[in-house]
Amino acid sequence: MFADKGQETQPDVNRATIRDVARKARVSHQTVSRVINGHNSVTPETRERVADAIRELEYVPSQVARSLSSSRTHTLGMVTTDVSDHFFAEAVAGADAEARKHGFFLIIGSIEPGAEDDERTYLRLLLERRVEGLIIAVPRLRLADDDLLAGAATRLPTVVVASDIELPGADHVDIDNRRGGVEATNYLLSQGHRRIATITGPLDWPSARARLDGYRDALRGHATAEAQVVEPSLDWGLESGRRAAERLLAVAKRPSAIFAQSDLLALGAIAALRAHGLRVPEDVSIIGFDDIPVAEVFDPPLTTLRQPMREVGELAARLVADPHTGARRGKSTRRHVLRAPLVIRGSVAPLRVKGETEAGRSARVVRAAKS
Amino acid sequence: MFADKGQETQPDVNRATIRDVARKARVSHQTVSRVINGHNSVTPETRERVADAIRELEYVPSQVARSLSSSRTHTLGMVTTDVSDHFFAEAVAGADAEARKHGFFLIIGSIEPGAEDDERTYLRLLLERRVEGLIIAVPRLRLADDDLLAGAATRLPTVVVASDIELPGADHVDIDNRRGGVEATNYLLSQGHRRIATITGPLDWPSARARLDGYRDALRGHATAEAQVVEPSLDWGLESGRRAAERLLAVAKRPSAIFAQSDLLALGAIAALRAHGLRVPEDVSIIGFDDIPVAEVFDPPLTTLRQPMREVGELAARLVADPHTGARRGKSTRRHVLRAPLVIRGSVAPLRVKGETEAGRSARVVRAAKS
DNA sequence: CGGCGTGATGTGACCGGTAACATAGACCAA
DNA sequence: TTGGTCTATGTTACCGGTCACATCACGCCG
Repeated sequence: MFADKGQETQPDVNRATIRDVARKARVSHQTVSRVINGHNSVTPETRERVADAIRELEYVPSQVARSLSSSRTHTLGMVTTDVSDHFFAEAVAGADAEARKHGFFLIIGSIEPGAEDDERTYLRLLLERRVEGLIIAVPRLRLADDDLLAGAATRLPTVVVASDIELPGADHVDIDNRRGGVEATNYLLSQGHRRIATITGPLDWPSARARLDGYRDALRGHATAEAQVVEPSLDWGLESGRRAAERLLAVAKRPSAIFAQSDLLALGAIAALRAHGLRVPEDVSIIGFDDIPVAEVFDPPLTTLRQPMREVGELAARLVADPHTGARRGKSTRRHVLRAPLVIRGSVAPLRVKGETEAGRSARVVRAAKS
Repeated sequence: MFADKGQETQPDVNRATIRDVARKARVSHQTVSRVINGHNSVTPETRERVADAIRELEYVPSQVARSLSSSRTHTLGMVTTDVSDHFFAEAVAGADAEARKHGFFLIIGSIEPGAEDDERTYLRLLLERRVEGLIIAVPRLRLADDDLLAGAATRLPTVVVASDIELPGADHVDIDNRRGGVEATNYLLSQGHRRIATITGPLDWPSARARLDGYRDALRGHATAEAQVVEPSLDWGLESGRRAAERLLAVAKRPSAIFAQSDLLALGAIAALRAHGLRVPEDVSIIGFDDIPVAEVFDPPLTTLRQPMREVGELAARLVADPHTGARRGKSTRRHVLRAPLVIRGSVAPLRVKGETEAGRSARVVRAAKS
């Protein structure tokens, strides 16, 4: 169509090949290959001549050709939700760093909420690129009964992150969400709260269900405690938190403490509470989940459970990249569960008993922080 | 060494090839190729037979072989700083989505602050993988005078993001940081502030320098205004903001307003001011830069300039992927500059004149918000 | 009824590396 | 001197696709 069409469809034209280098250095292409790969049985003089030719021709070896002939791509694939979500971005960063340490390159299929691309499309793209391992970090997995994924898991080391799908041959890495839910709720209970609400994440996420289970478990032990579950409509975000808090306030009995299942839900809830003239933590205590960077500088500093997503990503990559300690194809599924430690800051206060003095209250805070 | 060594180093063994499929379907490999690529001149019956064979063998075509023979990889490469930084994560997400729309797969070299991998290593990896276009989103570019990058830019469509390095043949996409600096400062001036400090980002980032230039430009127009520049030691983060504010407070004349060059710097500064018993915005006004998600729910809601990083990423990918509108190799450099619009919230108040009534103050706020 | 265009399919080369094996000196020991 | 071993290098096939071209059957037209 256009004169330069050829340029468009054939980028990187006249890239030198290994044979071009060989001709220039007056050796065989095999000798060039040996120089590139640091083989020992090459004379210093030839090595030098070849190196010169490589430099002059700006030769860059083709990983494509190399992969085809050696059937090694040194590539791991990760299917994940949107990288602009801090949570998954951390996991990606961790996995990437760890993969590089093991000599692998990580390529990512990032699925955006509204996009037409689905998990399956990306999985296929990764398999076509002959990745040597797979990290599946998609919580709401439409892939659950997919034969493509099942087949991949039997051929390649595969790790499933933050999801409870059953995948024979794959390892699992996850946060201990249930325990996190228990600890968050127990902490509120330890501060004297009895009327405790929770704002869950979307319940089609396994993590949201597990945290809810933990919340219920903890409350079950306290006969006097009252549960109240609010489920946000869409996501884990600020707006959902705000709306959930609004719904909570519409109820007659206001809780004295709220367990928000993500920091953003917590922050949104705090904004809504403030809009209604309520103070945090004086009137309502709030605990979050995640420990996002701003949690610490928020006013009040957010008490929360830290999710070590970076470590999750690192562990997943390590399991995939290192077959000795890692996922052995066809072997039984192993579960690796990382704890989300409690980070005590300022958004949870002891339940204020009518008439109690400030002094007594402060003393209790100190005690709690030590526990 | 081990009995299963072969398995380890040769993953994805016995993957069916196009010839296996051909044999099973009793056709030539070429016919299979035609079926895969949706060529028209194939009988429905043969097509069916081939499709069956593909299914039975779980055949997945090798993009590696395809790339080698067609010299097309359908891959774009992006070199960027850490994806766990929200700012760049947004750009990556935008670039990824846009690349996919154009039929490209985006692979990312994400450079972490402390890692031993540098830009050059990643650039080389991308070139070895024969990417068909490059997005360079590394602000502090050690690559500035790199022959590898220069050579790449002449061969491939290349776009430089958020950096001012000169790269013949490459397009540039950036935020209009200088203008942003001017607008932030002008807004503070319009609210009556005259003693205005700025907390800059690291000055080896071009964006930090440009915002500082804008700040100075704006102040130059006001004879009565006083500038005060504080440079944080390390990064754009919370802790730097906190420390910068501390240094600012150590100075005799306290500014009435602060232009923090990132939202995190602003949030850190607010935390420090609070720790000194100062209220925001009553005692000190603060304006940020970025518009990170939490800016809106912060108390006070942060007035800031919104950086459209997603759009930056999209535009960069479009320029690289679409050679008609995009970066034409060897042609002159074009600069695409996106504006960072002012988002007025609650962290900036009009300068409180001694004795002024609350009523008068509110009236001024309304007026300002309309401008 | 012979030639020809067209659709369906097959054949062999090629992309740019690696792997396996071949070969040619050099050195050394018997 | 001869044969064996080692080192440096070359030769050829192959990885799994695509591409260009060949072939063949069939229908149509003059």
